[in-house]
Amino acid sequence: MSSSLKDVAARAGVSARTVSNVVSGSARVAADTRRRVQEAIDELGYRPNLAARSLRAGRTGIIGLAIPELHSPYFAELAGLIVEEARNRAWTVIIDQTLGDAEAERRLLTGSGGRVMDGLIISPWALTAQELASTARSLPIVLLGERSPQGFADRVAVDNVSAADEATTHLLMQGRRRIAAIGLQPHLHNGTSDLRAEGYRRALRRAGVTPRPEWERTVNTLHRKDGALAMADLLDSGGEIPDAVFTFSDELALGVMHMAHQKGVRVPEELAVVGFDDIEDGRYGRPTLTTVSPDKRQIARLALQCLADRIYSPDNEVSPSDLTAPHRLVIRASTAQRPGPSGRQLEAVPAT
Amino acid sequence: MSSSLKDVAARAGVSARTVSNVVSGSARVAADTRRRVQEAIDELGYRPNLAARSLRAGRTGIIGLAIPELHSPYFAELAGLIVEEARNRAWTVIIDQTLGDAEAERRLLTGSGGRVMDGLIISPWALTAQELASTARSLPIVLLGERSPQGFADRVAVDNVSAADEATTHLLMQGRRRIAAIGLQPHLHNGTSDLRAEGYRRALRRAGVTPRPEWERTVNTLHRKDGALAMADLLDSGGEIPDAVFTFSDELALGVMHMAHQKGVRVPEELAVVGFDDIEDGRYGRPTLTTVSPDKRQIARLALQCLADRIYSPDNEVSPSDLTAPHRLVIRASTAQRPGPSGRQLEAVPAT
DNA sequence: AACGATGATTTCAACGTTGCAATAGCTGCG
DNA sequence: CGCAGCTATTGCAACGTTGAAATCATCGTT
Repeated sequence: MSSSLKDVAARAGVSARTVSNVVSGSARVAADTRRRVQEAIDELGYRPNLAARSLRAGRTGIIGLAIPELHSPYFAELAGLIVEEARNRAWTVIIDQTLGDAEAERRLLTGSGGRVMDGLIISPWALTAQELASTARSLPIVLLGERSPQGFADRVAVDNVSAADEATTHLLMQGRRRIAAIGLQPHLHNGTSDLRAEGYRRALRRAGVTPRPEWERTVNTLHRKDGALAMADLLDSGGEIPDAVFTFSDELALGVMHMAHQKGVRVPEELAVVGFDDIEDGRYGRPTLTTVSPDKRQIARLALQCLADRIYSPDNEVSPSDLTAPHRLVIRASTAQRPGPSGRQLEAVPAT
Repeated sequence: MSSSLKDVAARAGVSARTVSNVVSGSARVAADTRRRVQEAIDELGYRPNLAARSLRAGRTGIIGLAIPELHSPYFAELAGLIVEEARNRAWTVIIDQTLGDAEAERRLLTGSGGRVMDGLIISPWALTAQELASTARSLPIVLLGERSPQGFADRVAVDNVSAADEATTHLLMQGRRRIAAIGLQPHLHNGTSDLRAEGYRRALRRAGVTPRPEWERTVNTLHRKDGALAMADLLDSGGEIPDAVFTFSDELALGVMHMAHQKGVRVPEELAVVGFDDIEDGRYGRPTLTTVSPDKRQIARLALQCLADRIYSPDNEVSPSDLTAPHRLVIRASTAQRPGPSGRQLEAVPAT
């Protein structure tokens, strides 16, 4: 059915090894021979057998990408970029959806997956860094957005504390003082939301504003619906109403804006909103959404670079790197300057 | 580093072949031997090398799934089910996102992917069935939702014409007469939207309602935004305003409902809406969305069954099957009976 | 006791590729 | 002419697994 090196070799009148050299391009081959071999390859439609190659090389050229949710815009976008960058390295990506299920995350490492993947990029929800690292001693792993797992595995993330600080400070500089935070997730093990909450409080304190626990809202997931629910809850609570919200994801922010609209609260006039992730939907929302934009392409690049280092020089003793991808605050309509008393706008102290 | 059959064999004091028999469970092995071997396997943490197995068997145990968009809820949900069903067959799924790019679709078939995958499930946007089938003579392919590709490849889809007919008839039976259709996509090659439009017109004609071309709206993609735009356009066109809309996807429907709300049109009182796909968001929308619900699990099962048949009995001459997955109309709040004059409600003739 | 039948286990080879070492062909220099 | 120093090419072996066939052990039957 499909042809092998031997078939091509026979047709071109050379040895199989020479064909291999032409295909891999590594060794020197005379121009004339190369041409003849190439013709034979084209005529027979030869494609290297990856199984054989893997068997020989001990590598499969396949890496895994485990994300909690395929249908989350942030992860979908990131997955697309990782696939794209992987193609540049001639790697194939197997995408796996864990749905935050500890069992699914564990199975990825212990199951036969471990034999088919050269490495794994995982955004853990249910498992701690420790458990991940110990489960898969032999498999190179890169963690996405996991809280400092000192010494367990490589890690790529944005500086969540600073990013949250900048977002909050931006709101402060617009003259907002009653700033709520929506998106805490104390039940997850990856600690991302803790870091964002920390940055949020830091910015408030520096500006002389005392954080109010009742304005820090916990959510179950980061979806629109949770944002809408949290916002409704804030508005209906009967207490003082915030004039700004920092949400820990764009999806939450879109839910918040939707609910604000429902309840007749105008954004940004009465309520400024900042999101996190810079997803497509936010760019076209109404109003367009101010957000913390992690450099997703850079995240993808760094993660693959880490993986490549581990795979090609399996020096177990190299200490894990902890890489920080850049981010920037993208200011759009949802935090436009409000026309109120302008005297207080400059009081907020910018983040360092 | 990792142990092989030979290592296990040495430890258990048997031949490599016997270990292989224990692992595969195929041949008869004495209970005592099996126990000893199993112990050795556990102690060494042996895992079969898939590359070697593939090389020997000529199969990889990996199938491809090519969908246009990972971030579309319908495809994400379907992908999840396919992965789940594939696990039952001990298959691994590689998910690839084509973004409706002809080049990406073609590369999947001609590139090295063809060597690593045992089969491919693809939902084509850019390529025609002909081109797909001819590009990949040797690779078993199952098409999802492609218009009758008589004799080119296996195909799994719902009966789009009937489904659209039922959805439209449902609206007619609620007394609606001014029914628009949103979601035509004449630029795509898969013909799905043509079939739905056909069912829509068929239902109208049977009820004695003449289809109006100006109420058949073309969209660029099936996203919320396109639905919202199309709806705004309908409302602002200055002509008569529809009292119902049949949209070709739930996402479009959600966009339509959003825009209706914006413009002060009440759903379902002034405008009934039916979607297609039965995605999660629609079940929790406001109001909850009446929709055509394709049996996604059945689609996944059928697609995998087709693939299995082709892979395990590569009898090229077996004619391609054209399977229809069941669907049902799920009636929710977006098409609730309106309190208007009730005399006309029964005029509509139900679909056969 | 010899023999066939059955079951358990082993041996051998092959899948397609590439690292390594060896060989063949050529050029230029002493 | 002979030989070192190249380049281009080849042969061999091995990666880990499994199909096919061979061997060995055991038991029941004649």
